[in-house]
Amino acid sequence: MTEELEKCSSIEIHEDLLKIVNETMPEETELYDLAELFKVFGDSTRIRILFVLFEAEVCVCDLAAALNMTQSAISHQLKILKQSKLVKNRREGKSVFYSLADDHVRTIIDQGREHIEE
Amino acid sequence: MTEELEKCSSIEIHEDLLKIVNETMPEETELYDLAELFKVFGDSTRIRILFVLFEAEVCVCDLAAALNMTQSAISHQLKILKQSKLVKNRREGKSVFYSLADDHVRTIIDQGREHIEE
DNA sequence: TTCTTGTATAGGTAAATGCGCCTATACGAG
DNA sequence: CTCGTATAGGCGCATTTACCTATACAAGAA
Repeated sequence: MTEELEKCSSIEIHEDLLKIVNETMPEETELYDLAELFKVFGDSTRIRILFVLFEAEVCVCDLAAALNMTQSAISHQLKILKQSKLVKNRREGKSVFYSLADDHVRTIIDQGREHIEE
Repeated sequence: MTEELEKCSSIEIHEDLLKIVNETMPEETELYDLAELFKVFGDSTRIRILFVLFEAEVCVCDLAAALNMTQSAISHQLKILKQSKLVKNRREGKSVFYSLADDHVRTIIDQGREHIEE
């Protein structure tokens, strides 16, 4: 009676797995948000920006100079970093200064560095 | 005499920043590898796969069933996860079983979850 | 006000990416 | 050997993304 469908894997393991997965898997929205967050770390330009912000609070044009890129490109990436709440900013006269929003950023990048060093 | 070039930022801050950045910024290859690693986390399918592997060592077809996706799609993502050394595999008869390669994966994902929960 | 500087944004383009379809390979059963 | 199943990989399509140029906006100076 259960012989016509099962191909890969035993039935019990299969059902147990599905049960556990359904219990522990986060909501669809959280998975999506998680992926979106890590996507932000998945660009070397943004990582370079974060490394600069590890050291100091800096304005957009200094970031552009430090990374030798156009102001437009930097501004674009800062917008993405801010949307993910990884950085915050503050206006001072004509300039806008950016800094790290919290310390999760350091931890995540440090863990990443540990991993790639095997 | 210094009026024709300087626009944004004071000269001293600018030069100090460049010096610090050059000292602390990782090598180009490490930045690239870091970005590549986080790109792997930047897809909800791969994150779902990792969440399943948090619970058990499973074969490809069970992963496909658990996530309700084609075997081809799962296999493709497993290849990417393996290239980044986030998962390892083992053959048992016709099936190939995948499991987590190490515990950096959990830490990184946990930190990500903490961050998005503000 | 007008001019200048710092920053943000819009539009376009080239490159990267996820996935399904299809096929090739590996393994076990008979 | 042949046949069925499990997995991997090539290919194409649709979507996304990072960057550039050009322009708009914001804030201080004249």
